[in-house]
Amino acid sequence: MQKSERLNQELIFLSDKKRFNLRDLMDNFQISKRTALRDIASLEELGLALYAEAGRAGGYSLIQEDLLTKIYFNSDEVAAIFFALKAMEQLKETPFNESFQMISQKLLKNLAASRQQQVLASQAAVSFFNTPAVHHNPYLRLLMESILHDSLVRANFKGQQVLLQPCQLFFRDGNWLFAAYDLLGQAFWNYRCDQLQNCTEQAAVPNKLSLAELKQKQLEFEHDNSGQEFRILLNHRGQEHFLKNRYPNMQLEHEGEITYLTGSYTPRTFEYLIDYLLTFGLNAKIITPEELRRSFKERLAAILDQYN
Amino acid sequence: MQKSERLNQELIFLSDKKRFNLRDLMDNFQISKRTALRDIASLEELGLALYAEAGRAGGYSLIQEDLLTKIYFNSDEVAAIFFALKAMEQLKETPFNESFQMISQKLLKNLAASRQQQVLASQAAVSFFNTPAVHHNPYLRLLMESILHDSLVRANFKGQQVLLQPCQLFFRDGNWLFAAYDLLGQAFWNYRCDQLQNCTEQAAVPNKLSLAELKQKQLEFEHDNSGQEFRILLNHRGQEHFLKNRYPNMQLEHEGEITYLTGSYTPRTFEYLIDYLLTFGLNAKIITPEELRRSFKERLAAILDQYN
DNA sequence: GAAAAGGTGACAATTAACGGCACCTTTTAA
DNA sequence: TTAAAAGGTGCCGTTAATTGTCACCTTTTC
Repeated sequence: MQKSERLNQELIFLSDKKRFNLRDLMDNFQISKRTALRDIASLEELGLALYAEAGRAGGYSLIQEDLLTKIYFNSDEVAAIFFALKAMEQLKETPFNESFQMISQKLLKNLAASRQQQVLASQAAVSFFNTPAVHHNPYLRLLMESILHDSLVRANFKGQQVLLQPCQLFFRDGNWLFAAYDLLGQAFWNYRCDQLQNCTEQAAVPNKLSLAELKQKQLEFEHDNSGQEFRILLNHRGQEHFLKNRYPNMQLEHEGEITYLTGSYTPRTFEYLIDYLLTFGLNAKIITPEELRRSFKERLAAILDQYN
Repeated sequence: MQKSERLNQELIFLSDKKRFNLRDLMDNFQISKRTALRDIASLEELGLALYAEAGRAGGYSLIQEDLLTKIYFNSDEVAAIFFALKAMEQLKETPFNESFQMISQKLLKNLAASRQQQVLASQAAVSFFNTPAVHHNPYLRLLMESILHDSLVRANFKGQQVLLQPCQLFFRDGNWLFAAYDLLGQAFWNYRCDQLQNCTEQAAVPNKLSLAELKQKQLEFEHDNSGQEFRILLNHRGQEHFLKNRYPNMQLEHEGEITYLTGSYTPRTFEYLIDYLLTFGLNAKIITPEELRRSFKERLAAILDQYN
């Protein structure tokens, strides 16, 4: 077997192993120790990340379990990937901060020179003036891993000690948020990631919720009608505005030609709601409740008051 | 270069071409005709589908014009790609509408079963409540290609016939926009993609701008101070709001502890500016000009008036 | 029918690949 | 403390793959 083919076979051979040593290669491929070592060097040059340990209990381990197969992308798909990666780079802060540039580089290296030009050209042609996260979010990765491991995080949130069981991470309006149940405060809530401090992952505790219970809490939270219901009249542009700047726990309700925005608020979300309604300008009119109408009018008056 | 590496390079080199001949390989890789033929045989053995034509106008053609890439991604990078692809799917409408799902599928198929689980889990954990484009944008692809080909598009824009030379496509506030110079109206502007009708690509015309001229026009447009300058006082939350909802052609100016938002507007952008300022709520106060102050106050009064 | 493209076979020259060996470093178990 | 077991390096002769050249073939097109 020639070297190039053997290397491919070795990749497959190794892909399902976490650990191996020279003997494995020597026996499986009928090669000398010297060649096995040379092959390992070649594989590393191909990008395989290996960690070697010397000593009696030594051996090799795959640092990353890698994606090893060939993938066929047509030119449209290549363009699409680069488009996506560029969009992600604009976002600046994601759980995968460092990865996007590396991916772009690896992919770009594997393109023909002329196609590289195409990619760079289309990167220049399209751009995202999107909402980059303003605050620093050092815990995005930790939070995501906590969700995946179904573990807990202990942190300070607005000065309060919380023990959170997070279940979803999401991006909205330039902020990273996560939905979590607080085992200390016994409440489900959406937390802003940038308002966490001293965040650490923590092993499970006895009173941790099961996944089903957690989803149940989230459902209760999202369909919480214990708050005050509201009803807001939208014109056509108002509907459009809502669709472009959608908030959870609000729905459009159509009654013939007329459209209402409905939902409910709690004291905790009251201020947010007023800020949000301001962005509708003339395209929304609060119908009920009176409390919301009054506060909204007061807010408008306060803004006007700045100029008197 | 060794054969095995050369074959990989040749794959990359050929992936871009629909047709090629032996000369191309010989020249590009500095090999003899005999070796080029042997390489082609090797590539076919690797699975590349080629069709050969003898005779004076002969050559080779790729039967499947796919890009053959073999890339090693670590688990972080795989997760990052899926993250990016999911974000793009949320966006619903991009120049690459159909591609993202296909890419996800192809990649997913190439992962070990255990890793597929991980990917699906992290897809469930993270999500983008982002601003999907509301309007249908059938011309995104055409516009992007027009930019890349440096060609023109003829279309109807708000009932007006325009002949546009577009130079950049971008996404902002749930809308796809593109920057273009109108050869009929002789003006540079940002156009909303969803407001185009009967859009067709068109070959160049004599009075088309050079790329440099186009960039110049864009620069003039962006730094257009012919409009009315404004000056708006921002508190801390106002600054944050600006950074999260940034508009082009506006800057923050710091004077000691005090921060102003400055820029300029034209009659065409006046209404947009007022809508935008509304979103600042109490966190912004217009200093100058008086015209803007008055109109803003009138807008507030009009909203208040809905309730009387 | 000549030119230009792809294609084959043979052979000598080159060079990459290989195994073997001596010897080094690190770790660990006796 | 020492020996064994693991990875690691340098050197060298042998072997086998790779390459270029050359002569000659087939097909297509001008």
